[in-house]
Amino acid sequence: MTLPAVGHRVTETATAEDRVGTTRVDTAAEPKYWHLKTVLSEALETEFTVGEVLPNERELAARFNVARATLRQALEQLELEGRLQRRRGVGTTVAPPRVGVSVMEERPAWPGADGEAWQTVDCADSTPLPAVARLLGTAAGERVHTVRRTRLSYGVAVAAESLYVPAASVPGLSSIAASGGPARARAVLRELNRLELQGQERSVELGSARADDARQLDRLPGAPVLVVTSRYRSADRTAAVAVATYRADTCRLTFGESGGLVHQQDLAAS
Amino acid sequence: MTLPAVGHRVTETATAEDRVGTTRVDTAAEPKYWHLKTVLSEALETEFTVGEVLPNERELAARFNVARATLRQALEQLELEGRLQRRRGVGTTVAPPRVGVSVMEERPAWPGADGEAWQTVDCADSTPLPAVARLLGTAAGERVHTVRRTRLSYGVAVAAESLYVPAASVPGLSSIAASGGPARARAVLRELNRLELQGQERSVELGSARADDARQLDRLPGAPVLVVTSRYRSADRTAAVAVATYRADTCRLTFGESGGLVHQQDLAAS
DNA sequence: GAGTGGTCTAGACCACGGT
DNA sequence: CCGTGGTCTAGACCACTCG
Repeated sequence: MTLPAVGHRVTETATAEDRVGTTRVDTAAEPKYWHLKTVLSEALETEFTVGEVLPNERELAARFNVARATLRQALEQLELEGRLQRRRGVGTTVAPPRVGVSVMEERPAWPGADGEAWQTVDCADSTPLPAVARLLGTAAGERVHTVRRTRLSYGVAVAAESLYVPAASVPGLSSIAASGGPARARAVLRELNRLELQGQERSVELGSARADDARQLDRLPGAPVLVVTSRYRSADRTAAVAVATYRADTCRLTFGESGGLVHQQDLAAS
Repeated sequence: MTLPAVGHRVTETATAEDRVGTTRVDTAAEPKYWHLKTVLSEALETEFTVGEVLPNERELAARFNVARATLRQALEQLELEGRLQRRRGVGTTVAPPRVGVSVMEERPAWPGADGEAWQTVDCADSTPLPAVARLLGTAAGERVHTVRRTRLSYGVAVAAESLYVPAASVPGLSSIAASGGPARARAVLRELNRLELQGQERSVELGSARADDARQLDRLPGAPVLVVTSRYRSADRTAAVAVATYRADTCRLTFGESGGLVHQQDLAAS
């Protein structure tokens, strides 16, 4: 089960290829890819450091005597768990531990309140999806202000958000300054912060990145994301709804006092 | 882009196969499986009802003129988004909307407090994983009480949890009643509830089900789960840590006042 | 036993990142 | 340009469920 080093070449200049080992994964009732994942997982902890690049897929597959598709199934799972990072044209690297991002502060607050973490991209009018319109209480097909924002963590984008604000929520908005750009986005947020915030509710679920979100997150379309839906209440109405998609591979969402909680990847153990 | 019905047989007794259509998915810059997913997604909303069983994979693949593996890639994504449910030996069915499960009540509370939703399975001594031990502040290798619980929603298991309680947190526990079963589990929870709860922190991340959790959730090992890690503080120490894995396909985790929030599957739109 | 989804293979070509 | 991961094919066999 452990990873015996390859017999030849055990000098101090052992390459990444050497350290992966060549343990066969036959003779197992469990699927090959599952066993393979376990073996690789242990190798990652023992023999590799964060950021290090693994041998390429064709080579790994040959080394473990499996088809490339089978190997990829194992890599996919490890990537889903945030242990690996794969980039086309570059290679597969060992991922750093997931970053904890706080998604629920002590006190409820309007988006854009403390100008923290989130970076406004732009603002446009759009007809929200029916599900969002239902939450907002607007008529189907009614256009609402839609502010796009990006959340950065240590310089990299970890989340993309669409904030939907019905015109009724921001009556003070000067319709003259309605150029579709970042200026209008700031105006909408400013008006929103004037309102009294009654409360907010959040939910988290698994989803896959839409094409535009994927681009913003530097991922391929369909990449797994954690979808955080927030509903902001004011004057007994829903004043705004935010749908934020967080990169599931790199993010750990924290609630309550954000503290150093367990990393999922440290919980590996079959 | 829409789904033209098959030319032949448009009687009122159209079968499921008919309603899937035969729209070709070539002539596309985007990947076939992505386009396929979109087409199927629309068909699910338009032509199918919850619980209905789809044509089998070989037939769908033939109908869309793609390899079965390609079709499966599309189905996989739809399942990840909670739109489909696949069971070996049975078939692929249209999944009901995700159920909202509350994972953070208004006021912090000890596990087992209101005997709600969670069902105690058993209790044993175990040496928690290093990451958990670090959170607990116990020595590596130290054995702690480990209560296994299951969360039911409408009769089906939606989450499996391991609650780790160091012996120091429950000094009043009579070591005589230390039979490894449910009785001890209840005793541990009872003692825990005697303590003053100072606060709790939670985090959510994506993971894949370990073999035992998968069994408890009626899923295959490796199935996507939302891992909720909770830390309970008392007397300026970490009194307990809970690691709960929720079925990502069927669950929507709610925070704050649990309300009818948006369903991710209603947010589909590329 | 028949039918389903799950696993696996051995190829091929494509899209992208860096050189 | 080359090497990488991403997509796709056309098969095969296995594990499971159910009648």
